[in-house]
Amino acid sequence: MTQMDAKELVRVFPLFDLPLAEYIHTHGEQRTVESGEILMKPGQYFKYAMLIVNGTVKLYREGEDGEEFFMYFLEPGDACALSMLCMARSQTSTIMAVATEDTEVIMIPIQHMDVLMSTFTSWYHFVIETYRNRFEELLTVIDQIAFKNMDERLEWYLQRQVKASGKTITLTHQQIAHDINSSREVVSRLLKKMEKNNLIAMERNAIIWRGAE
Amino acid sequence: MTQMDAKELVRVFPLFDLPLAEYIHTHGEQRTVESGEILMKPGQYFKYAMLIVNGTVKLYREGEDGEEFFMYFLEPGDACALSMLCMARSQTSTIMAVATEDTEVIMIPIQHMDVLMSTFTSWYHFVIETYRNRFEELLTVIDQIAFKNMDERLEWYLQRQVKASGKTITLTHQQIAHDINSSREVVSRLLKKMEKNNLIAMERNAIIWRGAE
DNA sequence: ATGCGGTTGTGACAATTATCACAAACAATG
DNA sequence: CATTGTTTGTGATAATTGTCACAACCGCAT
Repeated sequence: MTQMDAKELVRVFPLFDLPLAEYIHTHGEQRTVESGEILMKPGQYFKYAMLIVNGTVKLYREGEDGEEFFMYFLEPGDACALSMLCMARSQTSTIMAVATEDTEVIMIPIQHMDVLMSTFTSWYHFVIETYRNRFEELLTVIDQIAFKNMDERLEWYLQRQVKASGKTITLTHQQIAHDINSSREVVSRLLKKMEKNNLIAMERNAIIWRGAE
Repeated sequence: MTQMDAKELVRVFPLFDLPLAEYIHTHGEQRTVESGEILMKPGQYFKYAMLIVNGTVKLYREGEDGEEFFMYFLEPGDACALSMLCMARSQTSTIMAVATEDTEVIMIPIQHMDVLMSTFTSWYHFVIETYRNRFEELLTVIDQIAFKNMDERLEWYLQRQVKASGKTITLTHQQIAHDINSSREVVSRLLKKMEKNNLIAMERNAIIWRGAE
């Protein structure tokens, strides 16, 4: 995709007004990230706020012993709340962000943050909205791992995949197990059950979601 | 405690400047909440942003079947990020907030939010900082329940109690089990182990933390 | 076709946590 | 001091999840 102009930005980010979009257009750097590429990984300083224009980014939490746990997707119109958080303190992150398809992002260098904040109330609203959404999403994640068993958690995980990338989920059982911090065998068995209940159909390297949503 | 003046407010909320403190002093309503009182419960609309001046507030997440899961404490100088989130949408909350000791709060009615935001950059910084802190805290909560076993989670839970209210933790095993979404017997057994390792001493209705922090 | 690497299926077993049942210890009260 | 309600201790057992071992299967390259 070619560089977006201000009008297109407003279409993707409805909370932006035109002056803000103009500012971001001139000072932000649009970049293409290939599927599989890592946008953010632990131990990295983060010098940009990141806006997703196109594509999908998967966000993981990293455990001390290298475990990973899938938190949520970023989609067009979203911003990486984490990138803003880390920036605020110029901290190293304990988060991994990976593009799951070819993805267009706009990167806004730290030094523009204060200007944006004090100049554009629309930017401020956007940031608040971003935090609010991510916060709520984290709460639902906590609900799941605190209150639910693996079968329900797996189902919820698949639903989110479907919402983000459609009814055909091209992941191996191993990858899924990894994402929900379980083991391949457990996932295989639970998927078998779901297949019996006609919730999904299984193929090699893929799962097809049957049913609503 | 008697109503705080602007200067005292700045002492408790270091990010405030004097004009902001004045504004909050005149438009906010200071209130005393007794230990055990519920500040926020599911299914309630929230008409105020809440600032903690004194005391401690415990925040729980509510599960669908009435389970509860302790998330974090709010302490003097903190604001309830949730109260702001819910307000933004005037949504009903799925959160419980309970005072664990006599607590002083300042309640700022919704209608002042926009004014505060557009008038005081210090308020804006405070809100961002509040979100950032709570966000990070939620991430560590996720780490615990995603990656750790009960023994480690219990230890972490106790450490947080200690940090919030001192080395003597006056809770029953039942209450602790409730907070970490486990069962009383499990907690009792794990506490026994910790006692053997001299990490804690046990009394009726209380646990005394031995060791750093 | 053969072999190889990665994926999936499955049984047996281990570890962790939850549940049940019941006893003992303790505090408060009359 | 006897009773009552709450708290804590503990064994037995169940349920859930994780681990190990190994077979079957699929696609691909040689």
